[in-house]
Parts: sequence; structure tokens; C-alpha cells
Amino acid sequence: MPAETPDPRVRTWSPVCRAVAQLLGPYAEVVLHDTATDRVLAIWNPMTARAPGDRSLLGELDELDPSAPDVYGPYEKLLPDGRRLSSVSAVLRDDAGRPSAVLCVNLDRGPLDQAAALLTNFAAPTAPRPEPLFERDWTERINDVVGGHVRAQGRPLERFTREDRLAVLRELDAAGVFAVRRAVPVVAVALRISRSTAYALLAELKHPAAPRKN
Amino acid sequence: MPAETPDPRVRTWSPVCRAVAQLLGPYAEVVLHDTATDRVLAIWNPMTARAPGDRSLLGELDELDPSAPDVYGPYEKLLPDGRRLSSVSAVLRDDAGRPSAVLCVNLDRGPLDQAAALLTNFAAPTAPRPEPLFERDWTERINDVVGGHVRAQGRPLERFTREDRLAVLRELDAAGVFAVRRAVPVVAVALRISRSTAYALLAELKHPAAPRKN
DNA sequence: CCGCCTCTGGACTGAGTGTCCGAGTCGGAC
DNA sequence: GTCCGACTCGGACACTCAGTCCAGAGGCGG
Repeated sequence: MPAETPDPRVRTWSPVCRAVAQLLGPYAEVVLHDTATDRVLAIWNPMTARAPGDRSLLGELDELDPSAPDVYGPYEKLLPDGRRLSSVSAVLRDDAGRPSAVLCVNLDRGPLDQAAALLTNFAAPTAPRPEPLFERDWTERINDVVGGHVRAQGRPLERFTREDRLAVLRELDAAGVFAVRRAVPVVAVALRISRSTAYALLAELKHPAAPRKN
Repeated sequence: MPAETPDPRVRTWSPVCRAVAQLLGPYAEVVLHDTATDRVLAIWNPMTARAPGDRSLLGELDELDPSAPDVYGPYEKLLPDGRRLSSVSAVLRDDAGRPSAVLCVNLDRGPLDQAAALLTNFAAPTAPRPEPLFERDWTERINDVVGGHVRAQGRPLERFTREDRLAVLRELDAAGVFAVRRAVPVVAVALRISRSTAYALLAELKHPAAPRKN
């Protein structure tokens, strides 16, 4: 993973590159090439010793030809150590539509005895989910959360500040409560605020840029 | 492959999407989501019936938080027909650095798992689903329940009888799924029936006295 | 071919969601 | 006390969504 690369193209494309590199685990390398200088812009999961700044040596795809396709491959590549790769390349264009970089994904097809390990590796971990979501007695969870804040603040509901209420709503939202039908009015009642205010606060949660609307 | 999409984001990202879709062959689908409207912008190699314009249902990867990572996953997803997917998501940003879209790559692990099992040559009745323990979001619960019935009936979804579907809906209802907003259409799609039919069957669940309404 | 049954897409209505605004409240500054 | 800014409130509104209903399109056994 490149450290500090001020090149805007790297900034633009790196999320995709990282995503692909991550999906394919340790068996694929993702390379961003600078077409103009024919050098490596950035590289993820390098399988070879290449580093940013090295020559790209991708003379074959003539991205000069405007009629040429944007996506090449998959084609086979060979590594000095004998490993076989499946590769695809894509011509990436800037807003003006001119080629600005070339993306190459090199997937190690690997010897068969490695295949099992490779494949089972895909079956791995299943990292934590972005969201837990879904609760059956969401009504109780509301009371639970609200009650917790009342106790934590040592204030009765009527004396809650705007920030207190925001905090409660933030927590309820994180708990996925608002994915449930008719939840907002219920929450409003529980918080002893009007439906309007509830929506106003929720809007502020989502767009902190515009704190004041009302 | 989308036909005429004037959206500039699709133009920008489609080469990468096509490259990835092509690399991973028929077993991966690539989806571009519009974060603002929570809808599908474009899709390559669709494994589900989704099309541009459909709701994305990606539960708020909070693109508000600047400290949030740009790349999520790989995490596990379930399809109604029981296939298991490895997925990664990447937040794509415009030149100003603001999130403009989300890229999801969904890789069908089935063939890979199969190959792995074959290669390792060990029986292992395919690991009887490690987790009824975790609380997953309702979308997956739907797929989970539907997939379970498919396996139990030994019939593909298209050959389900009215009673089969009623049973699925009964179970989903008992699980409280229909308390979630917009859940019915999602269930209908998962069950491969129309929205109308879904409601008709649900009505029958609630009023068995009036079996025929339609 | 003919009922019988079920599913389907479309139309339609009411319910629920989210936004906006004018008006009222509160507390602090003057 | 009066003014003012920050906040909340209820009501109005537009829009999406939830359910219902129906006419028509099959599937299927007689």
C-alpha cells in the first residue's frame, strides 16, 4: 500500500484498487500505471518486486488508438518464478474522457496444490458487518435507551438539552430503530418532543453541515 | 451491461467495473450504487434480478463520517437461493473528495467452496451453517428463511406451491420482518412473486376465513 | 376447448414519511 | 422591560409507501 501519494489519480482510483485487492486476498496484485510516463503509479498486494516509479513495461496495449477497447483480457501472464497469472487491464479516463491511467489486476492462478488453500481462504472470516440492525421489541429498546440517558444525565426528560436528545437519537439510529415502521412518532413521544422536532433533530444527525434549519 | 447511461459517474467508473466483472468471470457481479438516492446506478454480470434504478438497500455506510474507511469487507452475504457471496464495497469519491458512489463486488463462493472441498478431498458435509447465533440484518434474514425452505422442499423457487410460499411468509412474519419498512417488496422479489401476490398471501395468513380474495 | 384456479401488472386510495413555515416560548443581553 | 436569537410546536403540504382491487394472462385437469 502506497504511503503518501499526492497524485490525484491515485486518490481517485485507490478505493477501487483497494477493494479489489482486498476481495482477492493475497493472491492478486493491483497496479495503477501512468500511461504518459509508462511508470507504476501505485501498487497493492505486490507479487513482484515492483514499486511506484518503476517502469510499467506495458507496451502491448496501445491506448493511443481511440477505437481500442477500454478493457483488455483476461489474458495470461507468466512470472519469472513460474507462477501463472490471469490479468485484466482497464483504461481509466479523466473527466474529459482522455486516458489518464491504466489499471491492471493480476490474479495468481497458482499450482493446483495451492488451489485448495486459495479457495478455502475465500471462505474465511467474514469480517464484522457494518450494522447489527433488527430488533423485535424495538419499543422496549427505545425505552431502554431513553431511560439509560436519563439516568446517565441525572436529568428528567423535560430538562434534556438539545445535545442530550441528539445523543439519544444517534444511539437509536445506530441500533437501527428507525428502519422500523412508525418508529419516529413513537420515539418522539418517548422523548417528549414533537414529531417535527424529532425529524429536525434526525435531519441534523444526517447533515451536520446544516445545523440550523428551523 | 447498461445501455445508454448519461450519468457521468458510470462513465468514470465503468472501465474498472467491467474489468473486475470480466476477471472474475461469471461468478461475480459488480454493482455501482448511488449513495444519494440509495439506488443502483449500473450493474455488470447481475446474479440477482436487480437493475439500474432499483433500491440499493445498503444500510447507510455512513459516508458522513470522514474517518470511516473507504473500503468495507470482505463480508458474507446470502442470496435467496442459498448461494453464499463474498462481498467488498468501496466508497468512490469525486474530484472534490466527496463520496459520489459506492462500488460493490459480489463473488459467488459456491463454485470456489466446491472446488476447495473437492481438492481437499475431505467429506465435510459442507459445514452445517455455523451461526444461528448472530443477529444479522433483516435482508439476510429473508434470504436465510427463503433459502432454508428451498433446501427443505428440495424445489427451486419457481416450483414452489402456494402452501410453500404461505409457510415462508408465516415464518418471516413470525420473525417480525414485516415490521420493517419496505420489507414486503423485498420479500416478494426474494420469493419471485409479485407484490400483489405477496399481499394476497399475507392477507390470507391473517384471515384464513376468507381463503379466496383474488 | 372449457372452466377453475392462481399469479400478475396496473390502478387506486389511504396511511405513513419527511419538509417547511408561522407562531409561541424561553433565556440572556441590553 | 424589551429585543433578539435559539429552539420547539402544531399544522400544512408533498411525496412515498402500504394495501386493496381488478381485469387479463397463463397453467392444468376434464
